[in-house]
Amino acid sequence: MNTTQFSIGQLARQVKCKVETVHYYEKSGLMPDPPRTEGGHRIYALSHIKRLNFIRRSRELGFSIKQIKELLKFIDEPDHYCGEVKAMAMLQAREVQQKIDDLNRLKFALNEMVGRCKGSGYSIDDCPIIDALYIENNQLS
Amino acid sequence: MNTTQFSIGQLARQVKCKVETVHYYEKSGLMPDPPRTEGGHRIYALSHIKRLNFIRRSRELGFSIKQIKELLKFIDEPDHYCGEVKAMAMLQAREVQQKIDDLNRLKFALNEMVGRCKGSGYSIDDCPIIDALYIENNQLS
DNA sequence: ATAGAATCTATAGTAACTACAGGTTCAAGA
DNA sequence: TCTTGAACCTGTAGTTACTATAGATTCTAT
Repeated sequence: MNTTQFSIGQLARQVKCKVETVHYYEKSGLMPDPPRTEGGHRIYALSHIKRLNFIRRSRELGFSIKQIKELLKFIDEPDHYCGEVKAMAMLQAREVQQKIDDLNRLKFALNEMVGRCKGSGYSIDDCPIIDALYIENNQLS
Repeated sequence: MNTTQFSIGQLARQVKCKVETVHYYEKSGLMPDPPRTEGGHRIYALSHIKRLNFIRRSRELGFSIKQIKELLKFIDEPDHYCGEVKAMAMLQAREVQQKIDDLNRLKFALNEMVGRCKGSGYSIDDCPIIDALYIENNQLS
């Protein structure tokens, strides 16, 4: 067994994703058409593991397939600059911060509700959970 | 024009989502079958705006339709025993905390990468964001 | 040589929308 | 009142990023 060559199953196990997901990434153009065995089975190298890992990590960070294509372009056609990548990451970070803020408000509301729970129901107009997520930027009163 | 009644279009505009999304939420059981006009047009009240807003905000926070159904149970069926409501709210709060923790880690990763990036003027070969995602997690044997 | 695990292609299903088609209703202006 | 045209109706199809299944073929270990 050659340690520098991998089947699609070994590749998937390394990166902890499904074989079908690799197929999907190939169809989507994120992963290349790899060399094949006589019988048609895909053969991968270490570079493919790195690339797939990059794709998975980027997905976890909230980048879309389309955005990852952009990022991979930076690698595949390195005629770009670091600043473009930085801008994408900063945008992503701001969105993540927004989500954290929202969740903290929700957490507070849930905890408050637990504290206030005395067995009686809440009406919709008086629900602390609803209120926590209700943005007052609508122009009606 | 009565300010306490809204068409589906007005409702959607208030909450900044599509009319079709409201239809979808109705089919999914998140939004109720509202009263209708003679001709069959839906009529909404302020409580519907609050409810739809809650759904949208929750979706943005990463809750699934199924989870939002659970959250809405707090409002729709307030006749639970105190302990039951408390348990549900606490479970949700724990899940929320988990999400906050996850997002904080993502934020840290993104910010660290952004901080290490020198910005424009540097070629992609020096970009730490690309490097971080490409190399990280690769101590495989 | 052969059993059975892994792989192949292709298609269908999922979640959570979004868009479109073809018809009906509503509201505002003439 | 009558007439447009915007908004609404139902229903179906398309989208994203997978995930699952089917039926056939290939690889590997005994």
